[in-house]
Amino acid sequence: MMAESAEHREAIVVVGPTAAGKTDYAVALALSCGGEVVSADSMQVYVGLDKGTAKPSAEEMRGVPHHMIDVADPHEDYSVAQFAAAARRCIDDIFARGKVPVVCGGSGLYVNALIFDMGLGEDITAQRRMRQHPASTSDELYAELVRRDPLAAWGIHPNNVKRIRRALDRLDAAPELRPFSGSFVLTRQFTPRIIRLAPDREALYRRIDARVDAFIANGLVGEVRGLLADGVGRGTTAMQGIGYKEIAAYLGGECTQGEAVTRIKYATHHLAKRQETWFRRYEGAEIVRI
RNA sequence: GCCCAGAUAGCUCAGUUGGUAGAGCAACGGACUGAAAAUCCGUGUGUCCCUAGUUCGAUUCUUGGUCUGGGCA
Repeated sequence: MMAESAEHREAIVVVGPTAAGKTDYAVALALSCGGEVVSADSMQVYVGLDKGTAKPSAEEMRGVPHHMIDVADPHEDYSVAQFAAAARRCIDDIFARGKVPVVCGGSGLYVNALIFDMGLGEDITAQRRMRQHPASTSDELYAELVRRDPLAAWGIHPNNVKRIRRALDRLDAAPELRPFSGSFVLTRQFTPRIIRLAPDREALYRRIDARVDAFIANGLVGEVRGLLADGVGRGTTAMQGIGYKEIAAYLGGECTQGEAVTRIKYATHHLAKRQETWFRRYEGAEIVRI
């Protein structure tokens, strides 16, 4: 039992903004320490989202086993709870094999769900989440949340209708789950050694722009066309991914390809900024400037 | 060469009946607890083309330039 305490189970956690080079960095680390990569990326989980997510190829993996990639059907919305449950099983298996888990993540919430025990529970909700709150104004929705879960309302801006609805849906689906407070408990599964890649902002944007152009040159438009033809709706989480929603709009005749490409670049800049904001909060992280 | 129009934020533009200016996009900062590549909050960063006038005061009006469009030759 002692052997299972977190102190004896260290996992490396590589975080940073998109296009910073996390994949290469994590693979190199894994090769040097006998590790296996656990992706913490909300879009690489989907089968078929390859070109627009910079999903690592077999060559890029360099023989290192990768987990939590291609584990979800893009027709169905995945969730952080499903991710956390499955990823933790992967991490346990890696430890059982005597290897080191190298978590490699760009999705802040997904990383949080591993390094904190958030009390998410197993599986769940995608199908229970759907209750409608018909014809309510955002003010009415917010008032309802304040009444039913003041603590949750405390942390949600009244304009953030999507979050308000989600909080209400969660109350409807599983009111007994997880009190809001007390969920930032460091995980007992392992001790994280966090490495944060911190690229120069301007250089990062240049790299992002070049990478977006490369996505297009490598056939992103065709990939999106194929997904749409397969019945992956534009409202799905997968099709909300950067590069996917913009190309879908282009294919729908709503803008030119050039406009779509520009929007993808800007959206990716914004994403990188948000990721940096999120990961800057990880105190004690080893910062690698690149 | 002549005639028109324009010149204001990184970009596209609005505006000031004369009191040194504001939108969208970009950029920057932040939040984030079961959709998170989502969603939301906040910040204006400026020789108002130059010049000489009129004026207490000019980005605004007037003179003369420069540049950029468009038209006529």
